[in-house]
Amino acid sequence: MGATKTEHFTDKQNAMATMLKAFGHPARVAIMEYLMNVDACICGDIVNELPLAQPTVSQHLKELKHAGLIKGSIEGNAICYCIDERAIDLLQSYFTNLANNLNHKNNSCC
Amino acid sequence: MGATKTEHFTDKQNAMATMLKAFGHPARVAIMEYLMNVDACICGDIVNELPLAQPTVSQHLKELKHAGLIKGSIEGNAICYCIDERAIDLLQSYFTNLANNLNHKNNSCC
DNA sequence: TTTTAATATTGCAATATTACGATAAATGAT
DNA sequence: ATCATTTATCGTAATATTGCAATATTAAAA
Repeated sequence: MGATKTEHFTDKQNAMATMLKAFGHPARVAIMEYLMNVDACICGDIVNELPLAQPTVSQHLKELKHAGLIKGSIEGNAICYCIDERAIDLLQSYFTNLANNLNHKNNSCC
Repeated sequence: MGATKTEHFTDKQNAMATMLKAFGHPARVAIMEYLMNVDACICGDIVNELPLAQPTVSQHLKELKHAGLIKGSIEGNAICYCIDERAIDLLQSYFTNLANNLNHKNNSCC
């Protein structure tokens, strides 16, 4: 016991949870924001921006990539990471839908 | 070692991470979606909807409330939970900004 | 007041995450 | 080939999360 019961939820719910969980760490929020603000996006730069050791940053990048939030391509000696727009679009439309639905019904029960 | 280094990140980044982390679990995604779809929102209903025991659901509700994603009010013998629109608005505008910024620059480096 | 129903808390075992030092792998330069 | 640089992986300790049975709390109902 202690393992998340993913099998009981829909694929969409699990997919959304995976992305949000990956995004739900301050270091990874910072990485995503950094990737949004720069054009060049090499791991070394990110390590210098963050108060974390290189292996830790590498691991965070791995998780972001695994969740589909970023993509990377080999750029000679370095690796170029950048945000995967498709994931951001998914998140944006998810929360836009949520917000719109909440506006339509005035749930004043609380 | 092992504890998240929140002190090295901005308050905004930590706040965003807290909300996203709370949202980043399939059971809690399911709870949020359920709360969006119904008008009445009593804890007992949620327990019946989910494949989890009552204490587990209660704990998830507690986390969602702690992160500011839902709010609850005492309704006699039961407790009425519903989504806190302010949190959804924050999330929506965060990802809308992200998406818009990505569209403006065509980051074709990956 | 006792009973009933609903939600919360406690305690604990299983699992997952976080962080980093040490080390490996890969590429470019000499 | 050797070296320097950059990123990834391994191993491990500390911490956090997950889930549930058992129990406590709370408030309406009888």
